[in-house]
Amino acid sequence: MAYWLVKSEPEEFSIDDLAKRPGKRDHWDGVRNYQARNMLRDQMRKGDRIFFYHSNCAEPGIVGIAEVVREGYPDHTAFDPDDKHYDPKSDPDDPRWYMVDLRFVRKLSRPLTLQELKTHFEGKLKGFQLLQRGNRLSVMPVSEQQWKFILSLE
DNA sequence: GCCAACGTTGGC
DNA sequence: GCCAACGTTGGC
Repeated sequence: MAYWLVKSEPEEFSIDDLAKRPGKRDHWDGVRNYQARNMLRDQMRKGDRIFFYHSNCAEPGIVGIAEVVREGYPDHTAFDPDDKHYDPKSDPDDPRWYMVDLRFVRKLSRPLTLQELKTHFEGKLKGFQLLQRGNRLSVMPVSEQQWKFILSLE
């Protein structure tokens, strides 16, 4: 089983929104970055665990845990001209963008803020992608050691 | 709202 | 294939 971190702006789609969906699951659409796309399409496996991160908000940080319930398949929002994430260059016969389905597992007992995580950048979280300068990827791998350490902070 | 960082686009 | 211009991300 692998571990991941995904970012979402809580104004757009928060951990609570996921928890409120039927079956507590939804598709993770709208990723329009090739590196992230490759991970969604090729690497994420059913059962993988995911840190749910709130970005671009008052208190950015990890707020909960989700799991992959469906592996990569074409992101249909790219085909819909009325959708915010429409991409005319994505051909239904050769889709450019992919998504997975996630299911809510639980919220953390308290948010682990970016600020707090940063205090471990020189220690246990050395090299953690989320903390690296200029990092903008909305999907990234988390090592087992990083996963366990972060959960131990909770 | 500002702005640094970075990915993408497109002219050449 | 280079690189300037532009758009987006996301912390602050």
